[in-house]
Amino acid sequence: MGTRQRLITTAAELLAVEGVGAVTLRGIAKAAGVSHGAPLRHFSGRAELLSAVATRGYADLLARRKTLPETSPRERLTAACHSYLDFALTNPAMFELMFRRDLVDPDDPALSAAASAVFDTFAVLVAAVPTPLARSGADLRLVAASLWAALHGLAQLWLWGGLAGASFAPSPEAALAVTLDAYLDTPTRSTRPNT
Amino acid sequence: MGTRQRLITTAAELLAVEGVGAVTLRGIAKAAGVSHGAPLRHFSGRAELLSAVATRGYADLLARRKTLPETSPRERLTAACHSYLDFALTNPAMFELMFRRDLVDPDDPALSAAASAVFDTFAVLVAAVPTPLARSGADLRLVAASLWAALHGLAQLWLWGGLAGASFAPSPEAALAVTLDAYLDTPTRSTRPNT
DNA sequence: TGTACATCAGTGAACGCGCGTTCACTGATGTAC
DNA sequence: TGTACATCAGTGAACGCGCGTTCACTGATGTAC
Repeated sequence: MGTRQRLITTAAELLAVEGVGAVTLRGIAKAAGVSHGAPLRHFSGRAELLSAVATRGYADLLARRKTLPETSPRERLTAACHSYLDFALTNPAMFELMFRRDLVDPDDPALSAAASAVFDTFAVLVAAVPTPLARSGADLRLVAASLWAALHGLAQLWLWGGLAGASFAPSPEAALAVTLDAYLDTPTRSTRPNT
Repeated sequence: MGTRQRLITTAAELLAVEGVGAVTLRGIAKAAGVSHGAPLRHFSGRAELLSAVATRGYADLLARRKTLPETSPRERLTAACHSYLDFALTNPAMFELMFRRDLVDPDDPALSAAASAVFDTFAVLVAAVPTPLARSGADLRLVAASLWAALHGLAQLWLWGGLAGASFAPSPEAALAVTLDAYLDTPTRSTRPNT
């Protein structure tokens, strides 16, 4: 594996272990066993390296879409929603980096493309499900954006630690179930009274 | 006004103008017209000062709840949701700071209390509305957490710039309308076909 | 009223740190003839 | 096959920067007697 790829991989590992604050050019170089000037042979600077790392994050997230169950559109969408939340919860630092415009080059074409691909495939999944919103004639892309935002907020707030209050400690899955009920509200509701 | 309060106010202004990256102890001190060591007479360090700033942010957000229309519970909740999104969109840097655990002392009691108060009052507003989820027996605090997350995600993704894709540029209000429809779905739907 | 003292907000020089980046260099590899 | 040269990844010392924090200090204010 070339140094460039190894730097990206090492950065992703360092990110997972030490958090967003640890992914500095020097830190990554050290973790990759290379002098601290070496990364600049492959990246124009920190933003470009971190953009490549974030791009890999979006690619990993997108890859999960390939493993969705080949059942009903509804089940595929539900699985994708769980997958999004699960990705954020198991890769918190990567998830944070992916949405930190100050650490990444927002104009990086590969990064933009990877992020768009994630949203686009999600929109396709949403469009295939006859949700109440869709039946009422709402713009399907708006529904997709709205549901994505709901998932995203769930992940963000959970990682932030804010969903759990005093004497109120829901699991993220419980909150997700309610969110899915709000959007998918169909005959087979999953909500149960006061659980 | 004492120096302590002036530092908090100045920091909030600096935050609004220059962004999260600019609120350093030295930067705040300079903006307040005071030597860069002076803030340490009033705060144990950067985290404590920024916690005080974020606490004020939550207080400002909470203050908006006092101005909700005295009409139906449903209209009050809708107004609160718009208010949350509007707060985030008009105070993006403050909004970011309020959810940046790395910049703030997560154990600051005043900060925690202010954040909890925001959620608690929101939960009360949600509990007063007979949403479909509530009628189906879902835990009301979970519904509140879920709806809050949806709003939060909308604000985050909009500020991030991700809701608008190529050839798809929804307004945040349009996305919020869809979100509210998902949760409040009642006789008076506001969704219109393909607008 | 006056004197001696304590308190404390604010000053400004200094310290140490890690950062991104620069730069002259080394040494291995590839290429032209 | 051999020689001369060009390319370029990687090195390591160095630079300049802004940061949080420390520290001895000044000077104003309040307090005890």
